[in-house]
Amino acid sequence: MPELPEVETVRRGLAEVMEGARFDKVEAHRGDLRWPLPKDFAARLAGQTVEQLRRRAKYLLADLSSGDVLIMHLGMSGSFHVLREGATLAPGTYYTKRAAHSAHDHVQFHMSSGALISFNDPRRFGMMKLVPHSELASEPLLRGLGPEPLAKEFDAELLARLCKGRRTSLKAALSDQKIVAGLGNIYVCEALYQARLSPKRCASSIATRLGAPNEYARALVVAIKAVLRAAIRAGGSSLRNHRRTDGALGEFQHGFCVYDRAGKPCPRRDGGTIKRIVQGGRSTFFCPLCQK
DNA sequence: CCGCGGGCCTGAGAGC
DNA sequence: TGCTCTCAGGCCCGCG
Repeated sequence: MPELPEVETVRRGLAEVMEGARFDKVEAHRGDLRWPLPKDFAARLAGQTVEQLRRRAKYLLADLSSGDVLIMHLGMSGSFHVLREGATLAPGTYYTKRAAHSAHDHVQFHMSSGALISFNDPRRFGMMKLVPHSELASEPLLRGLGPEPLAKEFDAELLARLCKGRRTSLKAALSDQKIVAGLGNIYVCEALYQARLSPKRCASSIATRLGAPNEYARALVVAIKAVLRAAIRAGGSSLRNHRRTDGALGEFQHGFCVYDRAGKPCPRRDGGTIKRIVQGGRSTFFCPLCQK
């Protein structure tokens, strides 16, 4: 379940070995990811230098010296693993230049930094795509994404405006990448808990509060930023597939207040019990007592 | 334009 | 032990 904090954690790990490095060799063991890789995928990458590795929403964007941008998405089960040259594999063995790929390692980058980067994705909901930089602004995958929640411009006024007139639930609205980019099921649940807002509340209702304009929206913005920052600091949440690029687990799953905690007492010790409901076919976790 | 639900895909875990 | 079933939730697309 890679959401913004997991993707950001991966970005930081990959940037160390990709930025300023060249693709010496690219192997596509399986091209049928969410969408098929282009036929010339490996050839278009080979010899190119990665100038910068950025993140937009849950997408990783590698700016290449050729003028192309490599767009990558982890889908549901994707992860990147980095092996550095000289790294110890098993007792007595070392990674030199060619390490056999393991199950579901669909794409491998051999970088001039000496790193072998493997993209592993059992469910193949992930994707990779090459787009000329000049076409990035009109790229359908990125066009229409909402603001970055950690950007300064993401404030109560903006969130209130984006939710205005929305007849859907607050849970669905925050999960909508067109309203805020990068949140998923886990962090929407956690942020709503921190803001003491019910996931069932109508999205349009956060814009106004009698006598205190945008107070709900303000609390929500504060909560979203705080939860995301804490999760990034913890290296993301490891439930099934998320790993840092060095293979270590994230730690934020230990910090969940509501996610996957149905039946457990509310951490606020208000006597409430965390409840699980289904919204839009997805699980929502919240405390009915303190989230109104 | 908006909101909802189906589909893609595999592994983990539950239940018999 | 081993089979079958359900569920996980990223995103796109089509329908009303």
